[in-house]
Amino acid sequence: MLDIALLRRDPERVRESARRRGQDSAFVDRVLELDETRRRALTALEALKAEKNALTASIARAADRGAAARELRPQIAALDARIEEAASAPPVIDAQIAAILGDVPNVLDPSVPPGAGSDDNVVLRSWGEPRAFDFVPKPHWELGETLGIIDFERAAKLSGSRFSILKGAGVRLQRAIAGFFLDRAAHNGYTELGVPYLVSRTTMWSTGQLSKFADAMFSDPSVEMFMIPTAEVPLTAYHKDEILTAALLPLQYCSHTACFRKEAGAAGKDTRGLIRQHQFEKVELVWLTPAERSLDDLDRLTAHAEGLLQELGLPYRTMLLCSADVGFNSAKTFDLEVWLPSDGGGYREISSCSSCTDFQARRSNIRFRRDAKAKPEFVHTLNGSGLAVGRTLLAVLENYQRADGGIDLPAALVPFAGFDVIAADGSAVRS
RNA sequence: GGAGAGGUGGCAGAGUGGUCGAAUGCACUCGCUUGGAAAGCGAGCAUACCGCAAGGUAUCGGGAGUUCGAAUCUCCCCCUCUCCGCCA
Repeated sequence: MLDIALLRRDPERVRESARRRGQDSAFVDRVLELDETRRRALTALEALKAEKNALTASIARAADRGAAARELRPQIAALDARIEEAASAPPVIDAQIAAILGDVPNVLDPSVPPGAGSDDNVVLRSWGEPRAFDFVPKPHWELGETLGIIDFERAAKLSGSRFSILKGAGVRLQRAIAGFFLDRAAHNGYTELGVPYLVSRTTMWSTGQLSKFADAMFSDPSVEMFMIPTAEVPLTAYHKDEILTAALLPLQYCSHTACFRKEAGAAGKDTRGLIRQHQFEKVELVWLTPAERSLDDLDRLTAHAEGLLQELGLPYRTMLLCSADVGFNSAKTFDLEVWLPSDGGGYREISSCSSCTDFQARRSNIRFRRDAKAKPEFVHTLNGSGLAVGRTLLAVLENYQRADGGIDLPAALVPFAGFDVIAADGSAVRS
Protein backbone atom coordinates (compact mmCIF):
# COMPACT_ATOMS: atom_id res chain seq x y z
CA MET A 1 0.00 0.00 0.00
CA LEU A 2 1.21 3.45 -0.86
CA ASP A 3 1.70 6.06 1.81
CA ILE A 4 -1.09 8.56 1.41
CA ALA A 5 1.42 11.17 2.53
CA LEU A 6 3.35 10.45 -0.67
CA LEU A 7 0.26 11.24 -2.71
CA ARG A 8 -0.11 14.55 -0.90
CA ARG A 9 3.56 15.42 -1.09
CA ASP A 10 4.38 14.29 -4.61
CA PRO A 11 1.26 13.28 -6.54
CA GLU A 12 3.04 13.63 -9.86
CA ARG A 13 5.49 10.87 -8.93
CA VAL A 14 2.60 8.51 -8.25
CA ARG A 15 0.85 9.50 -11.48
CA GLU A 16 4.00 8.99 -13.49
CA SER A 17 4.57 5.55 -11.98
CA ALA A 18 1.02 4.51 -12.84
CA ARG A 19 1.40 5.78 -16.39
CA ARG A 20 4.69 3.90 -16.78
CA ARG A 21 2.92 0.74 -15.68
CA GLY A 22 0.38 1.43 -18.37
CA GLN A 23 -2.35 2.13 -15.86
CA ASP A 24 -4.84 4.91 -15.33
CA SER A 25 -3.62 7.59 -12.93
CA ALA A 26 -7.00 9.17 -12.26
CA PHE A 27 -7.09 7.53 -8.82
CA VAL A 28 -4.53 10.07 -7.57
CA ASP A 29 -6.89 13.01 -7.87
CA ARG A 30 -9.77 10.94 -6.59
CA VAL A 31 -7.84 9.97 -3.46
CA LEU A 32 -6.59 13.50 -2.84
CA GLU A 33 -10.12 14.80 -3.12
CA LEU A 34 -11.40 12.17 -0.67
CA ASP A 35 -8.49 12.92 1.65
CA GLU A 36 -9.34 16.60 1.70
CA THR A 37 -12.96 15.83 2.49
CA ARG A 38 -11.94 13.38 5.15
CA ARG A 39 -9.73 15.84 6.94
CA ARG A 40 -12.41 18.50 6.98
CA ALA A 41 -14.94 16.02 8.35
CA LEU A 42 -12.49 14.73 10.92
CA THR A 43 -11.58 18.18 12.22
CA ALA A 44 -15.24 19.04 12.65
CA LEU A 45 -15.94 15.78 14.44
CA GLU A 46 -12.98 16.12 16.76
CA ALA A 47 -13.97 19.65 17.75
CA LEU A 48 -17.38 18.37 18.81
CA LYS A 49 -15.81 15.52 20.76
CA ALA A 50 -13.45 17.90 22.50
CA GLU A 51 -16.42 20.00 23.54
CA LYS A 52 -18.20 16.98 24.97
CA ASN A 53 -15.08 15.71 26.73
CA ALA A 54 -14.71 19.09 28.43
CA LEU A 55 -18.27 18.89 29.77
CA THR A 56 -17.78 15.33 30.96
CA ALA A 57 -14.55 16.28 32.69
CA SER A 58 -16.32 19.11 34.48
CA ILE A 59 -18.75 16.56 35.93
CA ALA A 60 -15.83 14.52 37.19
CA ARG A 61 -14.44 17.60 38.88
CA ALA A 62 -17.73 18.78 40.39
CA ALA A 63 -18.36 18.51 44.12
CA ASP A 64 -21.78 17.01 43.50
CA ARG A 65 -21.40 14.83 40.42
CA GLY A 66 -25.01 13.76 40.32
CA ALA A 67 -26.25 17.33 40.26
CA ALA A 68 -23.68 18.35 37.67
CA ALA A 69 -24.63 15.41 35.48
CA ARG A 70 -28.31 16.25 35.71
CA GLU A 71 -27.63 19.86 34.85
CA LEU A 72 -25.43 19.17 31.83
CA ARG A 73 -27.39 16.26 30.43
CA PRO A 74 -29.38 18.32 27.89
CA GLN A 75 -26.24 20.00 26.54
CA ILE A 76 -24.48 16.67 26.26
CA ALA A 77 -27.44 15.04 24.58
CA ALA A 78 -27.48 17.84 22.01
CA LEU A 79 -23.77 17.35 21.38
CA ASP A 80 -24.28 13.58 21.11
CA ALA A 81 -26.72 14.10 18.30
CA ARG A 82 -24.31 16.34 16.41
CA ILE A 83 -21.43 13.93 17.06
CA GLU A 84 -23.41 10.99 15.77
CA GLU A 85 -24.17 12.87 12.60
CA ALA A 86 -20.60 14.11 12.15
CA ALA A 87 -19.17 10.66 12.86
CA SER A 88 -20.83 8.96 9.93
CA ALA A 89 -18.68 10.47 7.19
CA PRO A 90 -15.02 9.72 8.11
CA PRO A 91 -15.22 5.90 8.27
CA VAL A 92 -17.01 5.80 4.93
CA ILE A 93 -14.36 8.01 3.35
CA ASP A 94 -11.58 5.98 4.99
CA ALA A 95 -13.01 2.81 3.50
CA GLN A 96 -13.23 4.43 0.07
CA ILE A 97 -9.63 5.56 0.24
CA ALA A 98 -8.45 2.17 1.51
CA ALA A 99 -10.35 0.37 -1.22
CA ILE A 100 -8.72 2.48 -3.92
CA LEU A 101 -5.25 2.53 -2.41
CA GLY A 102 -5.31 -1.19 -1.60
CA ASP A 103 -5.41 -1.99 -5.29
CA VAL A 104 -2.80 0.53 -6.40
CA PRO A 105 0.54 -1.08 -7.23
CA ASN A 106 3.85 0.02 -5.77
CA VAL A 107 5.66 3.07 -7.13
CA LEU A 108 8.37 2.06 -9.57
CA ASP A 109 12.00 2.69 -8.85
CA PRO A 110 13.53 5.32 -11.16
CA SER A 111 15.97 2.75 -12.53
CA VAL A 112 13.16 0.67 -14.04
CA PRO A 113 13.30 1.03 -17.82
CA PRO A 114 10.18 2.05 -19.73
CA GLY A 115 8.31 -0.60 -21.67
CA ALA A 116 4.97 -1.88 -22.80
CA GLY A 117 5.41 -5.59 -22.11
CA SER A 118 7.85 -8.39 -21.48
CA ASP A 119 9.52 -7.80 -24.86
CA ASP A 120 10.88 -4.56 -23.43
CA ASN A 121 12.66 -6.18 -20.51
CA VAL A 122 16.37 -5.46 -20.59
CA VAL A 123 19.05 -8.14 -20.66
CA LEU A 124 21.53 -6.99 -18.02
CA ARG A 125 23.98 -9.86 -18.31
CA SER A 126 24.29 -13.42 -19.47
CA TRP A 127 26.22 -16.24 -17.88
CA GLY A 128 27.34 -19.53 -19.37
CA GLU A 129 27.44 -20.96 -22.85
CA PRO A 130 24.46 -23.03 -23.93
CA ARG A 131 25.74 -26.52 -24.49
CA ALA A 132 26.26 -27.69 -28.06
CA PHE A 133 24.44 -30.99 -28.49
CA ASP A 134 25.51 -33.57 -31.07
CA PHE A 135 22.00 -34.97 -30.95
CA VAL A 136 18.57 -33.39 -30.77
CA PRO A 137 17.92 -32.62 -27.09
CA LYS A 138 14.58 -33.83 -25.79
CA PRO A 139 12.15 -31.84 -23.75
CA HIS A 140 12.10 -32.82 -20.09
CA TRP A 141 8.66 -34.40 -20.21
CA GLU A 142 9.89 -36.89 -22.76
CA LEU A 143 13.02 -37.56 -20.77
CA GLY A 144 11.04 -37.89 -17.57
CA GLU A 145 8.51 -40.29 -19.02
CA THR A 146 11.10 -42.39 -20.82
CA LEU A 147 13.19 -42.65 -17.69
CA GLY A 148 10.09 -43.40 -15.64
CA ILE A 149 10.87 -40.61 -13.17
CA ILE A 150 8.00 -38.25 -14.03
CA ASP A 151 4.46 -39.53 -14.34
CA PHE A 152 2.01 -37.03 -15.78
CA GLU A 153 -0.70 -39.55 -16.65
CA ARG A 154 -1.25 -40.91 -13.19
CA ALA A 155 -1.03 -37.38 -11.74
CA ALA A 156 -3.86 -36.39 -14.07
CA LYS A 157 -5.77 -39.43 -12.87
CA LEU A 158 -5.40 -38.29 -9.27
CA SER A 159 -5.71 -34.53 -9.59
CA GLY A 160 -6.21 -33.43 -13.19
CA SER A 161 -4.03 -31.41 -15.49
CA ARG A 162 -1.02 -29.40 -14.35
CA PHE A 163 0.02 -31.95 -11.77
CA SER A 164 2.90 -34.39 -11.83
CA ILE A 165 4.23 -37.29 -9.86
CA LEU A 166 7.95 -37.62 -9.44
CA LYS A 167 9.24 -41.09 -8.91
CA GLY A 168 12.46 -42.73 -7.80
CA ALA A 169 15.51 -40.86 -9.08
CA GLY A 170 13.24 -37.97 -10.12
CA VAL A 171 11.92 -37.18 -6.68
CA ARG A 172 15.34 -37.85 -5.14
CA LEU A 173 16.83 -35.33 -7.54
CA GLN A 174 14.19 -32.78 -6.60
CA ARG A 175 14.97 -33.30 -2.92
CA ALA A 176 18.68 -32.92 -3.66
CA ILE A 177 18.07 -29.64 -5.48
CA ALA A 178 16.08 -28.25 -2.56
CA GLY A 179 18.75 -29.47 -0.13
CA PHE A 180 21.47 -27.81 -2.18
CA PHE A 181 19.56 -24.50 -2.27
CA LEU A 182 18.92 -24.53 1.47
CA ASP A 183 22.52 -25.38 2.22
CA ARG A 184 23.76 -22.43 0.18
CA ALA A 185 21.14 -20.15 1.69
CA ALA A 186 22.39 -21.06 5.16
CA HIS A 187 25.92 -20.21 4.05
CA ASN A 188 24.70 -16.89 2.70
CA GLY A 189 23.24 -15.91 6.05
CA TYR A 190 19.62 -16.92 5.67
CA THR A 191 17.73 -18.39 8.62
CA GLU A 192 15.53 -21.24 7.48
CA LEU A 193 11.90 -21.25 8.56
CA GLY A 194 9.42 -24.07 8.28
CA VAL A 195 6.23 -22.17 7.60
CA PRO A 196 2.50 -22.84 7.24
CA TYR A 197 1.26 -23.51 3.72
CA LEU A 198 -2.17 -22.20 4.68
CA VAL A 199 -2.52 -18.62 5.81
CA SER A 200 -5.37 -16.33 6.78
CA ARG A 201 -7.01 -13.72 4.64
CA THR A 202 -5.34 -11.02 6.72
CA THR A 203 -1.90 -12.44 6.03
CA MET A 204 -2.59 -12.68 2.31
CA TRP A 205 -3.74 -9.10 2.30
CA SER A 206 -0.75 -7.91 4.27
CA THR A 207 1.73 -9.12 1.65
CA GLY A 208 -0.29 -7.76 -1.26
CA GLN A 209 -1.71 -11.03 -2.66
CA LEU A 210 -5.21 -9.85 -1.83
CA SER A 211 -7.55 -8.56 -2.82
CA LYS A 212 -6.48 -8.25 -6.46
CA PHE A 213 -5.22 -11.80 -6.93
CA ALA A 214 -7.86 -13.84 -5.12
CA ASP A 215 -8.65 -15.65 -8.38
CA ALA A 216 -5.12 -16.97 -8.67
CA MET A 217 -5.11 -18.79 -5.34
CA PHE A 218 -6.61 -21.96 -3.95
CA SER A 219 -8.60 -21.34 -0.81
CA ASP A 220 -11.14 -22.78 1.55
CA PRO A 221 -13.78 -20.08 1.99
CA SER A 222 -15.43 -22.00 4.84
CA VAL A 223 -12.43 -21.30 7.06
CA GLU A 224 -11.06 -18.23 5.24
CA MET A 225 -7.75 -19.94 4.59
CA PHE A 226 -5.59 -19.57 1.50
CA MET A 227 -2.91 -21.91 0.18
CA ILE A 228 0.30 -20.00 -0.28
CA PRO A 229 1.22 -19.18 -3.90
CA THR A 230 4.79 -18.58 -2.68
CA ALA A 231 6.67 -18.71 0.62
CA GLU A 232 7.17 -14.97 0.18
CA VAL A 233 3.84 -14.65 1.99
CA PRO A 234 4.65 -16.37 5.31
CA LEU A 235 8.30 -15.25 5.26
CA THR A 236 7.47 -11.60 4.68
CA ALA A 237 4.57 -11.56 7.12
CA TYR A 238 6.61 -13.43 9.77
CA HIS A 239 7.34 -10.18 11.64
CA LYS A 240 3.88 -8.69 11.04
CA ASP A 241 2.89 -6.03 13.60
CA GLU A 242 6.35 -6.00 15.14
CA ILE A 243 8.78 -3.21 15.90
CA LEU A 244 12.30 -4.48 15.28
CA THR A 245 15.53 -3.02 16.54
CA ALA A 246 17.98 -1.73 13.95
CA ALA A 247 20.69 -4.10 15.14
CA LEU A 248 18.62 -7.03 13.88
CA LEU A 249 18.57 -5.72 10.33
CA PRO A 250 19.00 -6.87 7.74
CA LEU A 251 17.04 -10.05 8.48
CA GLN A 252 17.36 -12.85 5.95
CA TYR A 253 14.95 -15.78 5.85
CA CYS A 254 14.56 -18.73 3.56
CA SER A 255 12.05 -21.52 3.28
CA HIS A 256 11.44 -24.55 1.11
CA THR A 257 7.74 -24.96 0.51
CA ALA A 258 5.17 -26.22 -1.89
CA CYS A 259 3.40 -23.42 -3.73
CA PHE A 260 -0.13 -23.53 -5.11
CA ARG A 261 -1.47 -21.53 -8.02
CA LYS A 262 -4.63 -21.79 -10.06
CA GLU A 263 -2.93 -20.53 -13.23
CA ALA A 264 -6.38 -19.46 -14.33
CA GLY A 265 -5.07 -16.85 -16.72
CA ALA A 266 -2.66 -19.25 -18.38
CA ALA A 267 -5.12 -21.57 -20.06
CA GLY A 268 -3.43 -23.32 -22.96
CA LYS A 269 0.06 -22.06 -21.99
CA ASP A 270 2.80 -24.49 -21.00
CA THR A 271 0.35 -27.35 -20.79
CA ARG A 272 3.07 -29.94 -21.15
CA GLY A 273 5.73 -30.66 -18.61
CA LEU A 274 6.71 -29.19 -15.29
CA ILE A 275 6.92 -25.54 -16.27
CA ARG A 276 3.50 -24.46 -15.07
CA GLN A 277 1.97 -26.62 -12.34
CA HIS A 278 -0.80 -26.04 -9.83
CA GLN A 279 1.58 -27.30 -7.16
CA PHE A 280 5.32 -26.82 -7.26
CA GLU A 281 8.25 -26.52 -4.91
CA LYS A 282 10.32 -23.46 -4.40
CA VAL A 283 13.01 -22.18 -2.09
CA GLU A 284 12.27 -18.57 -1.31
CA LEU A 285 14.65 -15.90 -0.03
CA VAL A 286 13.36 -12.86 1.87
CA TRP A 287 15.09 -9.84 3.36
CA LEU A 288 13.89 -7.19 5.77
CA THR A 289 16.21 -4.24 5.50
CA PRO A 290 16.40 -0.47 6.03
CA ALA A 291 15.36 1.74 3.11
CA GLU A 292 18.83 2.97 2.29
CA ARG A 293 20.11 -0.60 1.82
CA SER A 294 17.17 -1.81 -0.18
CA LEU A 295 18.61 -1.71 -3.70
CA ASP A 296 22.06 -2.92 -2.66
CA ASP A 297 20.52 -5.82 -0.78
CA LEU A 298 18.38 -6.62 -3.81
CA ASP A 299 21.64 -6.98 -5.75
CA ARG A 300 22.94 -9.29 -3.01
CA LEU A 301 19.81 -11.40 -3.04
CA THR A 302 19.94 -11.62 -6.83
CA ALA A 303 23.61 -12.58 -6.67
CA HIS A 304 22.73 -15.38 -4.26
CA ALA A 305 20.15 -16.73 -6.71
CA GLU A 306 22.57 -16.38 -9.64
CA GLY A 307 25.26 -18.17 -7.69
CA LEU A 308 23.05 -21.25 -7.54
CA LEU A 309 22.68 -21.37 -11.31
CA GLN A 310 26.41 -20.88 -11.70
CA GLU A 311 27.21 -23.73 -9.35
CA LEU A 312 24.79 -25.90 -11.26
CA GLY A 313 26.43 -24.87 -14.52
CA LEU A 314 23.12 -23.77 -15.97
CA PRO A 315 23.39 -20.91 -18.47
CA TYR A 316 21.11 -18.03 -17.66
CA ARG A 317 20.53 -14.38 -18.26
CA THR A 318 19.54 -11.63 -15.87
CA MET A 319 16.67 -9.44 -16.95
CA LEU A 320 15.72 -6.04 -15.60
CA LEU A 321 11.95 -5.95 -15.88
CA CYS A 322 10.50 -2.98 -17.69
CA SER A 323 7.84 -0.71 -16.23
CA ALA A 324 4.93 -2.69 -17.67
CA ASP A 325 6.18 -6.03 -16.36
CA VAL A 326 7.02 -5.21 -12.75
CA GLY A 327 4.56 -6.89 -10.38
CA PHE A 328 2.00 -5.29 -8.10
CA ASN A 329 4.10 -5.32 -4.91
CA SER A 330 7.43 -4.56 -6.48
CA ALA A 331 9.30 -1.35 -7.16
CA LYS A 332 12.08 -3.11 -9.09
CA THR A 333 12.48 -6.68 -10.25
CA PHE A 334 15.23 -8.81 -11.73
CA ASP A 335 14.20 -12.03 -13.41
CA LEU A 336 16.65 -14.86 -13.88
CA GLU A 337 15.99 -16.91 -16.97
CA VAL A 338 17.57 -20.31 -17.37
CA TRP A 339 18.57 -21.79 -20.69
CA LEU A 340 16.47 -24.72 -21.88
CA PRO A 341 17.82 -26.52 -24.95
CA SER A 342 14.59 -28.24 -25.99
CA ASP A 343 12.31 -26.99 -28.71
CA GLY A 344 15.04 -25.02 -30.43
CA GLY A 345 16.31 -23.55 -27.17
CA GLY A 346 15.21 -20.56 -25.15
CA TYR A 347 15.30 -18.86 -21.80
CA ARG A 348 12.62 -19.43 -19.16
CA GLU A 349 12.06 -17.65 -15.85
CA ILE A 350 13.47 -19.55 -12.89
CA SER A 351 13.68 -16.76 -10.33
CA SER A 352 12.20 -13.36 -9.77
CA CYS A 353 13.93 -11.03 -7.31
CA SER A 354 12.16 -7.88 -6.15
CA SER A 355 12.38 -4.98 -3.82
CA CYS A 356 8.92 -4.22 -2.54
CA THR A 357 10.29 -1.16 -0.72
CA ASP A 358 7.97 -0.30 2.18
CA PHE A 359 4.86 -1.35 0.23
CA GLN A 360 4.33 -4.70 1.94
CA ALA A 361 5.77 -3.49 5.25
CA ARG A 362 3.07 -0.83 5.40
CA ARG A 363 0.37 -3.44 4.80
CA SER A 364 2.01 -5.84 7.27
CA ASN A 365 2.94 -3.12 9.74
CA ILE A 366 6.58 -4.20 10.09
CA ARG A 367 8.72 -1.43 11.50
CA PHE A 368 12.07 -0.84 13.15
CA ARG A 369 13.75 1.80 15.28
CA ARG A 370 17.12 3.18 14.26
CA ASP A 371 17.87 3.78 17.92
CA ALA A 372 16.02 3.69 21.20
CA LYS A 373 14.51 7.14 20.86
CA ALA A 374 13.83 7.13 17.13
CA LYS A 375 10.39 6.88 15.64
CA PRO A 376 9.54 3.50 14.14
CA GLU A 377 10.06 3.32 10.36
CA PHE A 378 8.78 0.76 7.93
CA VAL A 379 11.33 -1.78 6.78
CA HIS A 380 11.86 -2.63 3.14
CA THR A 381 10.98 -6.18 2.11
CA LEU A 382 12.82 -8.02 -0.63
CA ASN A 383 12.04 -11.43 -2.00
CA GLY A 384 13.33 -13.78 -4.63
CA SER A 385 13.27 -17.41 -5.56
CA GLY A 386 16.46 -19.18 -4.77
CA LEU A 387 15.33 -21.01 -6.82
CA ALA A 388 12.18 -22.55 -8.24
CA VAL A 389 12.87 -26.21 -7.51
CA GLY A 390 10.62 -27.80 -10.13
CA ARG A 391 11.96 -25.62 -12.90
CA THR A 392 15.52 -26.29 -11.78
CA LEU A 393 14.79 -30.00 -11.98
CA LEU A 394 13.60 -29.74 -15.56
CA ALA A 395 16.52 -27.45 -16.45
CA VAL A 396 18.95 -30.03 -15.08
CA LEU A 397 17.25 -32.84 -16.98
CA GLU A 398 17.30 -30.95 -20.26
CA ASN A 399 20.76 -29.43 -20.00
CA TYR A 400 22.49 -32.54 -18.66
CA GLN A 401 20.78 -35.15 -20.81
CA ARG A 402 22.87 -37.71 -22.65
CA ALA A 403 22.33 -39.13 -26.10
CA ASP A 404 21.07 -42.36 -24.50
CA GLY A 405 18.42 -40.48 -22.50
CA GLY A 406 20.31 -40.69 -19.21
CA ILE A 407 21.22 -37.68 -17.07
CA ASP A 408 24.59 -36.63 -15.66
CA LEU A 409 24.05 -34.69 -12.44
CA PRO A 410 25.96 -31.44 -12.03
CA ALA A 411 28.71 -31.92 -9.46
CA ALA A 412 27.14 -29.52 -6.95
CA LEU A 413 24.11 -31.79 -6.55
CA VAL A 414 25.96 -35.06 -6.08
CA PRO A 415 26.62 -34.70 -2.34
CA PHE A 416 22.93 -33.97 -1.82
CA ALA A 417 21.62 -36.65 -4.16
CA GLY A 418 23.91 -39.48 -3.22
CA PHE A 419 24.23 -40.43 -6.89
CA ASP A 420 25.73 -38.76 -9.93
CA VAL A 421 23.96 -40.34 -12.85
CA ILE A 422 20.43 -41.25 -13.79
CA ALA A 423 20.96 -44.18 -16.09
CA ALA A 424 18.97 -44.64 -19.29
CA ASP A 425 16.73 -47.09 -17.46
CA GLY A 426 15.88 -44.46 -14.85
CA SER A 427 17.94 -45.92 -12.04
CA ALA A 428 20.07 -43.75 -9.77
CA VAL A 429 23.69 -44.69 -10.18
CA ARG A 430 26.73 -43.77 -8.13
CA SER A 431 29.68 -44.12 -10.45
C1' G B 1 -15.31 -31.20 19.55
C1' G B 2 -16.06 -30.41 25.43
C1' A B 3 -14.45 -27.64 29.99
C1' G B 4 -11.64 -23.80 32.15
C1' A B 5 -8.10 -19.54 32.29
C1' G B 6 -6.38 -15.38 29.94
C1' G B 7 -5.37 -11.20 26.11
C1' U B 8 -2.98 -3.87 29.10
C1' G B 9 3.06 0.12 26.47
C1' G B 10 9.74 -2.88 23.69
C1' C B 11 9.14 -6.88 27.77
C1' A B 12 7.08 -8.23 32.59
C1' G B 13 2.98 -6.74 35.27
C1' A B 14 -0.69 -3.44 38.39
C1' G B 15 -5.19 -1.25 37.60
C1' U B 16 -12.48 -3.38 38.52
C1' G B 17 -16.79 3.26 36.70
C1' G B 18 -14.26 9.72 36.73
C1' U B 19 -8.50 13.60 37.81
C1' C B 20 -5.97 6.70 33.82
C1' G B 21 -2.63 7.00 28.00
C1' A B 22 -2.45 4.03 32.14
C1' A B 23 1.31 2.36 38.78
C1' U B 24 5.71 -0.41 39.38
C1' G B 25 9.89 -3.20 37.59
C1' C B 26 13.18 -4.43 33.49
C1' A B 27 15.25 -2.68 28.99
C1' C B 28 16.61 1.84 26.59
C1' U B 29 18.27 7.44 26.20
C1' C B 30 20.39 11.80 28.55
C1' G B 31 22.54 14.06 32.90
C1' C B 32 24.91 13.87 37.89
C1' U B 33 28.59 10.94 40.32
C1' U B 34 33.69 8.35 38.91
C1' G B 35 40.43 8.03 37.00
C1' G B 36 37.07 4.65 34.22
C1' A B 37 33.05 1.43 34.94
C1' A B 38 29.26 -0.75 38.01
C1' A B 39 25.94 0.70 41.65
C1' G B 40 23.26 4.93 43.14
C1' C B 41 20.55 9.50 42.11
C1' G B 42 17.67 12.79 38.66
C1' A B 43 15.08 13.35 34.06
C1' G B 44 13.04 11.14 29.73
C1' C B 45 10.87 7.02 27.12
C1' A B 46 3.60 3.91 23.29
C1' U B 47 1.18 4.55 18.48
C1' A B 48 -1.76 6.83 14.71
C1' C B 49 -4.36 10.90 12.84
C1' C B 50 -5.63 16.43 12.56
C1' G B 51 -3.03 21.17 13.32
C1' C B 52 2.18 26.24 11.45
C1' A B 53 1.79 25.90 16.60
C1' A B 54 -0.55 25.72 21.20
C1' G B 55 -3.13 21.81 21.35
C1' G B 56 -6.93 18.26 19.97
C1' U B 57 -8.91 13.23 18.75
C1' A B 58 -8.51 8.02 18.96
C1' U B 59 -6.30 3.50 20.75
C1' C B 60 -5.71 -1.24 27.05
C1' G B 61 -7.19 -8.34 21.35
C1' G B 62 -11.59 -6.77 17.60
C1' G B 63 -16.73 -5.13 17.26
C1' A B 64 -21.45 -3.65 19.43
C1' G B 65 -23.92 -1.91 23.88
C1' U B 66 -24.97 0.38 29.05
C1' U B 67 -23.49 5.33 31.19
C1' C B 68 -22.90 12.31 31.52
C1' G B 69 -18.25 9.30 31.76
C1' A B 70 -15.55 2.43 30.24
C1' A B 71 -8.92 -0.57 30.45
C1' U B 72 -12.79 -1.43 34.34
C1' C B 73 -19.88 -3.39 33.46
C1' U B 74 -22.93 -6.39 29.38
C1' C B 75 -23.15 -9.11 24.62
C1' C B 76 -20.84 -11.14 20.14
C1' C B 77 -16.33 -12.46 17.66
C1' C B 78 -10.98 -13.55 17.29
C1' C B 79 -6.54 -15.35 19.40
C1' U B 80 -3.37 -17.79 23.19
C1' C B 81 -2.74 -21.27 27.20
C1' U B 82 -4.28 -25.66 30.39
C1' C B 83 -7.13 -30.21 30.90
C1' C B 84 -10.31 -33.96 28.40
C1' G B 85 -11.76 -36.34 23.74
C1' C B 86 -10.17 -37.45 18.70
C1' C B 87 -6.19 -37.94 15.39
C1' A B 88 -0.98 -37.97 11.47
